[in-house]
Amino acid sequence: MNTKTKRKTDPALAHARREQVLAAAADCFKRRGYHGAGMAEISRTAGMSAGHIYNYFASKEAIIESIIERDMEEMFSIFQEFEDQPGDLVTILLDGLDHGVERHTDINQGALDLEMLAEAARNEKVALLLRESDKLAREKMRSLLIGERSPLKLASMAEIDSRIEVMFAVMSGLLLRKTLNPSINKAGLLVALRPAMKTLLTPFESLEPLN
Amino acid sequence: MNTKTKRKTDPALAHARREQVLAAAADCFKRRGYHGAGMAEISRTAGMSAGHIYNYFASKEAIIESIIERDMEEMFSIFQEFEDQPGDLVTILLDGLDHGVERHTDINQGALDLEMLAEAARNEKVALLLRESDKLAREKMRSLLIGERSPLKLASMAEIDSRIEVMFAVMSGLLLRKTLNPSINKAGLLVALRPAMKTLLTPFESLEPLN
Amino acid sequence: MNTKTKRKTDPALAHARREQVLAAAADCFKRRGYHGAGMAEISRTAGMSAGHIYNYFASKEAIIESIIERDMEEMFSIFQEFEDQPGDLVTILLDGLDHGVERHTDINQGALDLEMLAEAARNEKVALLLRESDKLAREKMRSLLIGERSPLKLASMAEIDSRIEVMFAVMSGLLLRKTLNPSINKAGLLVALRPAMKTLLTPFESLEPLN
Amino acid sequence: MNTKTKRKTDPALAHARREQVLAAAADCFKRRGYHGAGMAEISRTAGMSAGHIYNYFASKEAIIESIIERDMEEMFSIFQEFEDQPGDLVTILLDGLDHGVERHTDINQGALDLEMLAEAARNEKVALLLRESDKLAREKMRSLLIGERSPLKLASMAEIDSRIEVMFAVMSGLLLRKTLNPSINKAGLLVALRPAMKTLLTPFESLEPLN
DNA sequence: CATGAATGAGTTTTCATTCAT
DNA sequence: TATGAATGAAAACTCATTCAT
Repeated sequence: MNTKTKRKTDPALAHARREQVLAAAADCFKRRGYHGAGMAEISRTAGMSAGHIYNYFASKEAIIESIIERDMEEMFSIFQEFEDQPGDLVTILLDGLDHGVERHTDINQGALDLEMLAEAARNEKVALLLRESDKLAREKMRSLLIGERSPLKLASMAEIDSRIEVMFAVMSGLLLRKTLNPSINKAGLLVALRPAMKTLLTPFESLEPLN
Repeated sequence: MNTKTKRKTDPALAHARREQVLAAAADCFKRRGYHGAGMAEISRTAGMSAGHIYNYFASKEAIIESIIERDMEEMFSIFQEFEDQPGDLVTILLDGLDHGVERHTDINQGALDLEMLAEAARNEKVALLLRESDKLAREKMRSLLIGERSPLKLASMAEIDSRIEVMFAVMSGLLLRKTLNPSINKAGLLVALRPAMKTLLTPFESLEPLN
Repeated sequence: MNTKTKRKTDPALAHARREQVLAAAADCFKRRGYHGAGMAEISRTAGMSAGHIYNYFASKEAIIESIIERDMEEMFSIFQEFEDQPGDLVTILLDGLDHGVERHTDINQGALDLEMLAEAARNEKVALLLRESDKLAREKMRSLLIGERSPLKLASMAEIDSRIEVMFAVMSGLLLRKTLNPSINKAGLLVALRPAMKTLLTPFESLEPLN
Repeated sequence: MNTKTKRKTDPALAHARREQVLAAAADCFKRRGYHGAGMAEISRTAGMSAGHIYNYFASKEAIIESIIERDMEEMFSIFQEFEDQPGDLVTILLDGLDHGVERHTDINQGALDLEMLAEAARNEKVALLLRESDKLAREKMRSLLIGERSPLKLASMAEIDSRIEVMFAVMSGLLLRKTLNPSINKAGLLVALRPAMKTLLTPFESLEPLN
């Protein structure tokens, strides 16, 4: 009746298994770190033998690379939402802060991001993937900030890029904050975060006649 | 009788040896990461045998813990300078940004900090030390911001803490920025960083009647 | 009723499948060695799944054993040709050298033979098969050399056996020569090989009054 | 009193340990083959931990390479003896046969040689070493056979090389004979081996007017 | 008959740590 | 104090073999 199932390699099963492994690995990396988590633990978490994982991933390295790629796609869809949303750009971005803070102060996700960043220092492939991802994110952001509806559309490109760097620094810095001060909370953060971001999204001149 | 001072344990020599190991280990951790750097490489860099290191440190873990403690002391002296400096607090802090950016975009130091943070996720002792260090830093900063010469002396404690969190987020976020975008430079960053920090160091109301 | 012959086990198909596997395995063993060739590669080469091979062979070991048995049969037919051929025995055998050299300097076949011999050192079953094969070959040769048309028919059995050992040593030694000196060629070899073989096929006395 | 012993790395100890490992590995390779022998077994045989072996050899491969190099040196000294010995060359070489047969029918050495040859088929480094060794052996032999005291000094180089190939084939073929027919003995072999070698060491013409 | 997903024991290799000297 | 030889418990990865379908 249904699709001629199960003859020859089933790509759906293979895909499901890959996801199973990625989820398990992400989980283990968060808890134990990339080097701390052994293939044995990952396979136990994924509910399959260690040997079998190698039918889906060439190496442990390939697993973390896949995780990064999955994260890149997630980030893309977030920027796409900003682009698609109608209305005042500053408002949209400031409203997006809630979600951004949520994402960046999630202790699990943060631990994983940190692992990937630390790994980048000694694994060139990981570094390249992360930098590529970051580059695309900056470009997305730039295209938003120089767009017609942006209050910064007249600013120089150098200034735009500087603003982006600082905005990205704040957001990614939140990852570390949650590790260094586990008691912070979203609401508290936003009190100062929103004004700071607003500053970064509007022209400076009026505020800084001296600088 | 004579100055044959080196009989039995010489505390000065012991201290020098410890420093030698710490410097070597920091160097190796920066280049190879905590797990990537082996005791063999550290001992080679320190110019002493691997076995001998264990006369000064109980374990590899103890070494990174000592490095963290050393970094804490360094951070302390920086805050002390802010406290001791006369004049307008905002100006002092904004002027300090140059040095802060330098410190946080140094790719070597950044790599080491990242290693320590990632290690914190799986090593409770490291986490505790880092959190202790961060707590002290926040307290130092808080005492600056509620002091007599601060424009924020009337703000609520919750607001002060929120500002501190965000300021710390930006600065520590710079560590990640250098990894993700190796081409950023200090001068470029300051264009947007100074206004953002200024916002975080002065009362919000006047700037944000709408929010 | 009709010729729907393929219900249940078809011995012809089974035999074809076995041959398919043996050919593929021989090919892989030549290229990668017995341990270097995995069941995965063999199954790919044979055009059937790895699991299915186990319907025809109990183990990887059983495969190499079958290959040896097949080689034994091939060797038999060669000796049979010598026996069946009319004319002077020495001439027949010396003329057979061309084919023998061809066979023993074929780099592929040589690699496979070497694999089997090396495997014999650690696998008793393989050793037994090879020795059995060799024993039969020596017997065949002996029956040729003591036959009516042989110039050695009057020699002692010990001498006959010694001659056979040395002749076999030369021929099997060629396997190694091709590995150790890939640039040798058939024509060059025969210059010295034919006289040596002739010595081994004719009475010694006249040549060696001293020994 | 004695040599300033034991300060810093002791090269004598290191050398002894290397020999220990080489002996143990050779032993294991003979019994189990290169792939059959694990580092665990080798280390047990050598009386040291598996990990420690890696202080002396970079890999299991490096061990077999060292064994080959040691064998090369042994072969050299044998040829050197031939060169240094005074008297009739043919007699010297034929007298050397006893020792050669001993060496090539030693079941242990034979197993090891076979392993190395089989490994050469899949390990380029091993193949290169063995070929280099063989090349040097052929050159040594050639220089003997074209020397003043050789009955072959007038033969063409092609013929000399052909004779060498066949002589080497016989001798190396003996390695296989012992594996295929464990009951052969030195004395029996020599009955036919000496005449065959004599043929290969003296001019052909007088013996073979027909060929 | 035929598949290939799945296993798990086995492999080589690394490395923090100990200890006799 | 100082060495580096030595250990052994991991680690990542491979592969012959099994079995549900």
